[in-house]
Amino acid sequence: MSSPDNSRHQATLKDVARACGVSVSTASRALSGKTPVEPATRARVCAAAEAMGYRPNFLARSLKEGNSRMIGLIVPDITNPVFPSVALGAETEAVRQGYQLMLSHSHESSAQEASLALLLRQNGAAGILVATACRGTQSPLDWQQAIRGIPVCQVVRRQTSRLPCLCVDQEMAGRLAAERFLARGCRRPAILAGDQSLRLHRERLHGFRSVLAAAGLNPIVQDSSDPEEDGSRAAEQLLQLAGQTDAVFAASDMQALGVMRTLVQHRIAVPEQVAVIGVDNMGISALCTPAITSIRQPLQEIGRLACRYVIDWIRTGHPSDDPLVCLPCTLMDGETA
Amino acid sequence: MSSPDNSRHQATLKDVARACGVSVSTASRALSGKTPVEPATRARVCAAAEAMGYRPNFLARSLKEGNSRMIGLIVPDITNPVFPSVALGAETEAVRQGYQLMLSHSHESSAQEASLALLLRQNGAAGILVATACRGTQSPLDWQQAIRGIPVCQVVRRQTSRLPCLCVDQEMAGRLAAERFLARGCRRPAILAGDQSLRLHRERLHGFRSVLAAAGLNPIVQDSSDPEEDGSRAAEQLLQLAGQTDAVFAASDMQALGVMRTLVQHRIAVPEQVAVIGVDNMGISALCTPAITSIRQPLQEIGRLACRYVIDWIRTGHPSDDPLVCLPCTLMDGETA
DNA sequence: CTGAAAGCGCTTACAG
DNA sequence: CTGAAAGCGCTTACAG
Repeated sequence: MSSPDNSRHQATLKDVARACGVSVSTASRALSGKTPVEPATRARVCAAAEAMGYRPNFLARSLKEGNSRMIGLIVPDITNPVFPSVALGAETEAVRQGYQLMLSHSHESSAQEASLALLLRQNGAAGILVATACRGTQSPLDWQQAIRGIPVCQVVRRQTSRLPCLCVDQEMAGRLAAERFLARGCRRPAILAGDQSLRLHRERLHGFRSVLAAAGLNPIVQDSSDPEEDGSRAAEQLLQLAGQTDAVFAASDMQALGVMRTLVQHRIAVPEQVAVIGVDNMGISALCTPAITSIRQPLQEIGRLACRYVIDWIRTGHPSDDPLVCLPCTLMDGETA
Repeated sequence: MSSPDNSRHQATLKDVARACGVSVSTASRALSGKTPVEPATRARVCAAAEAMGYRPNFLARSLKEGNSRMIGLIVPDITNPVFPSVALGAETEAVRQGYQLMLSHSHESSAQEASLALLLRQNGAAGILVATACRGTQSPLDWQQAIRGIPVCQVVRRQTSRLPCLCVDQEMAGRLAAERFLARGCRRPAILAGDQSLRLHRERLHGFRSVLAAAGLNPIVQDSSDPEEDGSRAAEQLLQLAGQTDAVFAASDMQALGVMRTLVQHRIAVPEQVAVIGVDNMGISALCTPAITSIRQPLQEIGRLACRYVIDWIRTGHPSDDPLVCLPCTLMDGETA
């Protein structure tokens, strides 16, 4: 094997063809293998391509074929620990299928989300995964036609039922937490409600509430919608307004940490006096002391499946007949509930 | 303003030109504004483009102009909490400058890193940011020529001094931790050494050691290179092998949490008996109870500056004369040291 | 099995 | 100021 050419110039098909004394068409066919080519010619072309370090230009290929191998992923904020897992799952699946992932941040603004979707489309995205922004009035339905109907799949956050979505069964999350609290004998459970403009938090609350209702209980619902809310303020309010709270279901790991902090400061024993359950986004619940009992969400799996869903859609030209997939979550035992 | 065409078909320059009765060239010039065009014509073209929902095809533009507006970012693992911040900074800067970010995972394998770099190049990346993988024998220098000399900038991890890098001053991190320990009167400080195959951990250790040496002390250096290592095992070993340790500098937030867990289990008072300092990657040190005293790294800034560095390089055709930028870090006060 | 030609959508010298 | 033409790198009917 000869070492590839070192020049700055990227060899093109034309260069390879010329080096072998064949036409560009033949070189293309020899390399793609889609059309029969004289074996000897073929070997010659492949050897030359290798030697020259030839790499097909995907931009040109996409332009010609009218489809690219890029998937766009729009997240509100990759530092929100929910989304790295989704991105990892999506990117790994994309590469496995020969695609690339383009990452964009909406910064929780639906207006930016819309313009990013258009930008992704212009940059050749063949499909888009979106975790919708929670601020603003636009919906993916508003920009769907502007991106000329390329496949769109929602992930984690289900903003509209008119587009497919891969998400966590959040009612189940609420139920698991409530059931654990009931099993512990808690009688005054509270929930930090998160951002109720997001369906996932409404569903979680609904699941939580339904299990408690069946036991004749009504949860204390504490606002925790401020994105800066780390749970400590909410916990303070819970303690003031309803001193008898004996269980708190926090909306995230961050909020669970804040709740713990407040409880420790007030010298409230966890879980004896107040049990705590979080939703593990950072994979740290198990590392804390005490380890936080937590709902585990299959976020990487969501990214993987959503990416696969969109790629299948691209390939077949139509979406699968199962536009809504809710994956189950699990309760991870810890020391706080 | 008329509402854009709703059809699946994406309007091209040809469509716009035809609608206005001008040539494609004129339409192109009217829209780009680079060449003078009869004002009336120009207005007509712009209006038609707007009405038809025309969006230039960036793939075609890139192919023609020989340069794209895409930056590749290769990270070992986006769920490693160091990298979301870097990705956010890079992506935000990229979009601000009209670029898009392509995200790839090397899974800490330098071989995958190399093939991803080639893939990014094929997909049209005009520049690459890379946080190099810690496993394997390849270096960016090995694939730099295969990607035909498009700009490459290292971020966070400096694998080679022959490519530019934006990283944290890790010696400073080590010094800050050591100085704090000395100020507290610690006499037997230990450090969890992290993965010493990464230069950043060697530099951090060096800074830590140098300050202590000046005070006539020699740190206990505890291996913590296992990526699964959460710090608890390392802390156990420290307690067994060197019971007199009175301070631990952990290699990450995760390891700091593990150290805390072990110390709590052994009923060792923090910081009275053992002081602990972490390196904040997850933004959670402040939320823990007790709040962990931590080194804060300007990761988002690194992403932002690295992206700007590469874009400047793309635009000017040559790298800036300052190929190594080490940003200072800061000590965030907490309750553990 | 192979080559010349057309064309994906765009930009830009070149000639009016 | 405007248009016809060439060309970025590729693929694929079309005609041998």
